[in-house]
Amino acid sequence: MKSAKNQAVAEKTPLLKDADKLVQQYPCVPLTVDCVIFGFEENKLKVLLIRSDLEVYKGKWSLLGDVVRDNEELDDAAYRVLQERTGMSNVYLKQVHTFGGLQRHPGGRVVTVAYASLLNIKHHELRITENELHWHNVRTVRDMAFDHREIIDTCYNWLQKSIQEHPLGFNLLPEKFSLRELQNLYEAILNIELDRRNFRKKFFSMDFLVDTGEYEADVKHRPGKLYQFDFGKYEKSKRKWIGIDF
Amino acid sequence: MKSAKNQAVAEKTPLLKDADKLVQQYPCVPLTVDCVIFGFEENKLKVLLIRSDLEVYKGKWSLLGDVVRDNEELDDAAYRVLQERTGMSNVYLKQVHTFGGLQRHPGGRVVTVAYASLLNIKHHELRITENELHWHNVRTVRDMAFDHREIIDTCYNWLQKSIQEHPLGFNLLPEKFSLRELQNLYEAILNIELDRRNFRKKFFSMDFLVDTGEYEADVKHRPGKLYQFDFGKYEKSKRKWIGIDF
DNA sequence: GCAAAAGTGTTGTCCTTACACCCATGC
DNA sequence: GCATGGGTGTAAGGACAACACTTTTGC
Repeated sequence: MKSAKNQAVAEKTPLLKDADKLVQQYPCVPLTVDCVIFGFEENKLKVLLIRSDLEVYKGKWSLLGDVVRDNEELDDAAYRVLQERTGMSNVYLKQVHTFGGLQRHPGGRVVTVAYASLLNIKHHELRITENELHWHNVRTVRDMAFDHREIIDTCYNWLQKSIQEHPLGFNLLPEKFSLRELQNLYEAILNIELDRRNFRKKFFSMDFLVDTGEYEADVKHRPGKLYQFDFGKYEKSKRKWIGIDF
Repeated sequence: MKSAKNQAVAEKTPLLKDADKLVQQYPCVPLTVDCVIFGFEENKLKVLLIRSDLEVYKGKWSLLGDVVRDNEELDDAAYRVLQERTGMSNVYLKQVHTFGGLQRHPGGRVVTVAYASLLNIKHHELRITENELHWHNVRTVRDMAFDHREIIDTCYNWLQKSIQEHPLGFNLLPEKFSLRELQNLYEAILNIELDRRNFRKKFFSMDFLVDTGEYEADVKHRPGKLYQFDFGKYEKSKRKWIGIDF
């Protein structure tokens, strides 16, 4: 079988003149994007979900997704879903993985490209009426439609890894935040406890936090200072990380 | 525009009974996989390419790819390409990124899922007649068809990162290798020079290298010891890496 | 003045880096 | 015996982990 194929290819294959015709012969699959929209609230990492509108998944929760349109870039499709669902642009968005399992959609094969996006919950007023759109605890939410639990897990793993290597977490916080909020965020995402003093030392030594001179309000204890992350300074001083470590 | 949509959705939408019909309405795109097959030879990181068989890309180099068939899992499609082109199974293979640019294929929109695979060049006897299949230097190869230069760059970045976190490099080496070969591999992939003594210390302290008792042959200097990587021991002692570092 | 969390420094350990000399083999 | 690369040890510096007390505010 294999040798027959080799023989065929070994003969001088003529070049294909008509790329269009070639592509028209290809099998086609429906393609969607799904956005795993992470948020942070009440010291918990949350994910934004709606009720599935498929009968077979009645009562199950679903990621925000849509078909990729003809003549639409993948990233653009994901940004469109975000815009339509949250009204937000300028959101951190990253392609994470593509899921193509044959049985993942009850209506036949549908391949989906999963994007993770991080947004500040405070900037987004939910319109609850739309399919019960609301925030769920990432680690505990069950009863998911499709393979969406697997997609969330993959994106959550990606997030855990990424916030240790890049300053992504700030996209989940208000523009001005206390160090306690920042630490709560890392503890929630990594699901570990961190030493407060060492955590502060670590972030101050990076030297990307700007003291705003402002303080927390409405807390019933000594208010903490509020900081901003200096993205500009970070971009300029990005260092290449070299360190074999496994 | 948006508010009109919101109104529509706000009304109690009935659940969709027929998932099949829904999916049949979706637009379809041709889907392919492309394999970025890395190898290591003459202390250079190589990538396996063929001549494109499209007239518009006459003389250009192309990744090994193929259409994803109906009823074929994405990973299976990538393994099939590997098997057909190199005769090898049991190869390291990983989905890296999906490319969906509207202009990436001259025959119309084609979305491709890029996989990186690592294989030991010595295990693979090239059949040169097939579209001039052969190895190219990763960093210097030009004249690529489609967006394949970009795909290679993305996979190369992925590889640089991954070999520092996981013991992937061993998939590019013979089963038994000297420490010099291992170091050459890391230097070639990371494009840096490493201190020989510290490199040895690092790997010995990990304690995953097994001394085979054998030595290099056919070298015109003192022969080095040959080692094997203990994948079993590594799997057992995988540690979770926690360390904020950006 | 009491509760609650903010803010701060030191010490020991480990990891990384930089660096120089002897050893085994082929020719 | 000489050229080539294999093999080893040590010391200094930097990062990280562990740990306790004082300060500020609300009540």
